[in-house]
Amino acid sequence: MDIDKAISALNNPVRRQILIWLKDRSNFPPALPEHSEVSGVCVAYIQEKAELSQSTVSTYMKLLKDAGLVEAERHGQWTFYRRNEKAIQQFLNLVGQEIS
Amino acid sequence: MDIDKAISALNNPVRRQILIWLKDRSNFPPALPEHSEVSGVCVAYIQEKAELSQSTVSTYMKLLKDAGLVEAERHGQWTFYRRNEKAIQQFLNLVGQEIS
DNA sequence: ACATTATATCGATATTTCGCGATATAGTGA
DNA sequence: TCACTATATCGCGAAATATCGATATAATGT
Repeated sequence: MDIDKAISALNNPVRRQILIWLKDRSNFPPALPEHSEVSGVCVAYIQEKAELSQSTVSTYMKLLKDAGLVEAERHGQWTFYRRNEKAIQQFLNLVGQEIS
Repeated sequence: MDIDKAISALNNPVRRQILIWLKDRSNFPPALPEHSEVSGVCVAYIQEKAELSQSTVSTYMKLLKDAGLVEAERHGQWTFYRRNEKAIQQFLNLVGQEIS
């Protein structure tokens, strides 16, 4: 866990909002039947909520992934992103230890 | 508490380090006798530890203060900065609520 | 009033980040 | 192979941030 990367990734309100949205799958349109067993949300759905360009959202998700805060799973053409709850907790613990 | 300002202020390793140093007054040279009753550390001492220019450190402290994470108290020519423990806790709670 | 000290602010330049459109990559299916 | 879809990456200009030296402000002491 690189605390610098994580804080940078969180230093943007839309990226934080994406993390919040990802807490609840029902914030997004229903998954296609063939993806019903996959956990996570595809980039296009996140883009639709964020109202930013595809390239920007893809870059955002890479930042969050490189910070460890989300995990990515590729299924065919789709990449599904989901929260990495352990890493998120670890981050909060680290920041708390550091600055408390 | 503006969470955006606070995260921005913390999005820099030296500013975080300053917050850590401020936990313990003994990280800095002893206070002058006439300041023995004042809590907080003057800019010059912080600058010495941070090894950055006076203007940079002054700007850093303003960022931390505007984020609410530290408090400033002017005594004569000196400005003494100290951690705002309540605000720091509030920040951690807010971030935790938001992203947990 | 003047010199000195501590801090804050200004102005400049350098670096980083933002967000986009265009393009590349990769998978799907006719 | 060819079109189509989903995502990733590239290259750009704009905006924000970093850091400095110079200067302004304010307090102190002679």
